[in-house]
Amino acid sequence: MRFELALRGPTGEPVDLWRTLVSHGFAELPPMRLDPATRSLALTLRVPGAAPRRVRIGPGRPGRALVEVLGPGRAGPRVRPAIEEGARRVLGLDQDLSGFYATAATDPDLAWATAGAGRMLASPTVFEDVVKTICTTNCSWSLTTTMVSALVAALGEPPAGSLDRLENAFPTPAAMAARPEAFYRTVVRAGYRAPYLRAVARAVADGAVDLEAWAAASREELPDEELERRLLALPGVGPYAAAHILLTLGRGSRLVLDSWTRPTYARLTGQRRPPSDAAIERRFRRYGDRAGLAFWLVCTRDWVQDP
DNA sequence: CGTCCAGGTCTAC
DNA sequence: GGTAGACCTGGACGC
Repeated sequence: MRFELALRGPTGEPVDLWRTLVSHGFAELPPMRLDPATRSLALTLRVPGAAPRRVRIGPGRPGRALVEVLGPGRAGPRVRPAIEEGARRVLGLDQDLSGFYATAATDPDLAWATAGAGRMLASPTVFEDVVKTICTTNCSWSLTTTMVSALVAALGEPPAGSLDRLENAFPTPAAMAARPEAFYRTVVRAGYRAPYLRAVARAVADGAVDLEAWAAASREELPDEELERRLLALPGVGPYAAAHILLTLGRGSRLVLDSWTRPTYARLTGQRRPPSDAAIERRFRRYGDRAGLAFWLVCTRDWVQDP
């Protein structure tokens, strides 16, 4: 089964597919896999009442993304809506960036972004983004890959027709909550993060926190400040992690200030002294509740050649 | 071998 | 409310 999605936002804004796929590093973490040659992304989406399916999202006809369901067997009637909803969420197609683009167009450092940048690749679930983000804290990217790969391979659910455990659908909160802390230390290699991962999984599995409802809520129902407060209440989630998760939720108000963005931004500004966090906040304040998005785009501009 | 540090966070002052 | 110190892991690097 295959179908196309219009690469347009709610007000007709253009969406740059490739820049969305490589908007941050998670496209390289299992079960996602990036294929630069075809500028496409493979991922695994769950289908209610059926096995997960492996899916590829890549370029379609001009202005469209092609979504292909891989693997054997015909895709039944349950599949198409689940896949379409998942693909739209992963690409952030329902986010309205028109207000952000209006400001960006007046900023020489960000006018380029109005061509379709600004959507952060999201995981199929908020839970997956939270777990992966915790796995990026205070460690090398290679260790992040180790931890996420182990989770997916050991606890994930295989998609139809795949024997590659790194293609497993990301583990459910229940699957993760069922494992003891020792599993997270010895198998996942999560170290001191082990109790955090288990506690987050447990809270979600128990229904104590409803991460997916946070993604569905509008900014009016659930303002960024309140959402940030709730994220910070999760074990293992601090200012960096909360800002990153907010970005993946299309809530770009908070700046992701970490050991990568700080020196990157300092290099781009070319100042003798690296700018303070407060100075960075000031420079992006004009973007209001998209300040964090603007900062991230400035830092990652050269990840893709400008069109 | 030891030290440092990666897309930090938590606890205890 | 602000700030040390501790914290798993595993590469990179210096000795």
